[in-house]
This record gives sequence, C-alpha cells and structure tokens, in this order.
Amino acid sequence: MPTKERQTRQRQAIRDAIADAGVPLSPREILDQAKAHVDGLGLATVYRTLKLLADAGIVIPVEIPGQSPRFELAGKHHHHHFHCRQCGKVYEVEGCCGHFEEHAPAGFEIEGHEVLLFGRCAVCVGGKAPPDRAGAKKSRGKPGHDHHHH
Amino acid sequence: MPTKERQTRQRQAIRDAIADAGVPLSPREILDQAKAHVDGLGLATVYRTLKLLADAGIVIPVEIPGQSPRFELAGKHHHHHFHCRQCGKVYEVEGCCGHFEEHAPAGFEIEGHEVLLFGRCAVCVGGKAPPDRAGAKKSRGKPGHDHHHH
DNA sequence: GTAGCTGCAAATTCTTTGCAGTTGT
DNA sequence: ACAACTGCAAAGAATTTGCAGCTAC
Repeated sequence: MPTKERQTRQRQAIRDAIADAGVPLSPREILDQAKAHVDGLGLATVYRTLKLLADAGIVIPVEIPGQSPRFELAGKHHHHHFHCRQCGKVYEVEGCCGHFEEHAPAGFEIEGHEVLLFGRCAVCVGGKAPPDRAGAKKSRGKPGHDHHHH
Repeated sequence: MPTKERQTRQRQAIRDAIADAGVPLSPREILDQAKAHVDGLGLATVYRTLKLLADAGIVIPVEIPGQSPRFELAGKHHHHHFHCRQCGKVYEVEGCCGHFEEHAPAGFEIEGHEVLLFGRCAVCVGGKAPPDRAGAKKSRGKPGHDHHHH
C-alpha cells in the first residue's frame, strides 16, 4: 500500500512560502505567509506538511538554541547560519572551514555537522535603530536593507 | 535591593548532578539525579535553578536539534559536541577549527559560534554492544535513559 | 524575622492527533 | 469512488508561573 501523495493548494503554498523566504521560517511564520494564498489554512496542516517535506528531504530544519525550529529548502549550496542576538534575525553564511572529522574522537563516524555563528548583524552593528526582536524575513546574508515584518 | 541568592540543598544537588555527569543533562535527567539527594525535589525547581545558573554563567545550555536543551558546567576548555544518531548520546569533542569570522558577511560582528557534529559514536560503530535507543528519526527522544514517545 | 526558596498545581506554549467532512486522481 | 488531505478542537508534552508554606541567613 504505497502511499501516494497528492498535490494540494495548501502544500504548494507552504512550499512556496519556504522557497520565497531567503531565510529559514518557523511553522508560525510559514502559516502566516501561506495563509495569504490559502484562506483558512490551519497550523496543523503546516506541521503535517513540514514533517512530510522534511522526511522527503525537500526541506531541512534549522534550529536556533531556545527557539522554535525553522525550515528552509534543502539542496542549497553547503552553508550555515548566523543568528543576530539583537534583532533575532537568521542569515545564511557561505563557506565552511570543514575538516571537522579530525576533531572527533577516534573510532567515531562523522556523518555531518552544523555550525551556528551568533553576534550582531551589520544592520544592528551600524544602525541606530535596532529593529528589536522579529521573525526574520528575506535578506540573503546581504544586510543593508530589509522590509516588512510584524 | 541586590538580590541575595541562597545556598540550598536542592541547588547544591542540581549543580552536583550537572558537575558529576560527564555530558550535558536535560532538566528531566538532572531531576532524576538530584532527587537521589533531595527527596521531593520538583521539576519546577530544576528549571528555576537552571535559569539562575545559566544567567549567572555557571552552566551553559547545549542544544541538539529536536531535543530538549541539556546543560553542562561552564568554564571548561573550549569544546563542541558530537551527537550519536544511533544511541542518542552526546559527547564532548575537543578542538575547533576556528576562523569562523572570515565566513561571516561583511559588517557582521561575530560574538561566538557553536559546532555540532553528528554520526555514530565508537561504541555504535564497533557494533559489539550497541546501547541502542533513540530513533534515527526526528522525534523527541530522551537519550541516556529514556522511554516514551508517540 | 523576613526575603528568598520550594513543591504543587494551574497556566502557557508548542506540536501532535482524532474526526468528520472535502478533494485530488 | 476512495484514499489522502484538511480544519478544528482536544490531547500531549515541555516549560513557566502563582501561591502558601518553609528555610537559609
């Protein structure tokens, strides 16, 4: 009984929301975005779809300590994340120093790694107007400008 | 009005539990350990104490994606963690390739970083006596000694 | 003696699940 | 048609908070 997955408006909206954002989004943020395209969309559907997409390897969870998991499209170029402690935004950062294998204890089998940088983003460093806590939106690791959010 | 913090039996037991374990412990695990020394200890006290200790910089939270935060003593030599996907155990790994600053977008101020390696630990690789537990899937597991999931 | 703790239970917050109705194929 | 999908509400699980009694200082 191979499960056949259907293409529905809500799933499309959820995938689009994740794809359109330049940064990882939380389930709540995904709901807010997707709701604009599918009226009445429920949070449960977002969670169910997220699990489906994650299991299918289409999206991957990105976790920031102390916060709800966020999701981004899989298949991107290898990268990690930066978390601004001042505005709360999450950016993608290219590059990776690699060579983590050599630091693992002998006999351990390294399958992968995750790196999270944190500090203050360019906006907060230079800005006089700290955009205080907010759900991150787009901003491909390229500071300088950003727009709307709650 | 400086808040004077008291030394109590429960706080001592909680700190001891964290100090005695060689690896980060979850609030639940800390409770189980500390309960052996302080009868009737409540989980709320563990959480409250953990927050206190964390704010005071005495312990630091260690987060494994999809799991409850764990805590370990601060002040150790710079290190990161390894998460065995098979047995769920968390190990400390020495060393760090550093040089993360150069990978951050221009203008960003890096205050710190976190690295998490994952794969299979030596015990699981050797396969003799795999202390199995914790699914290789995304679920709320409870490494160490756990039970339930749904 | 008193402000700071503590345990317990109720309250929150986040995520999952049970159902009955809806919809993609 | 019919199983898969959806929204809603209830269920769970993890963490926080309100309180009245207890305790370190």
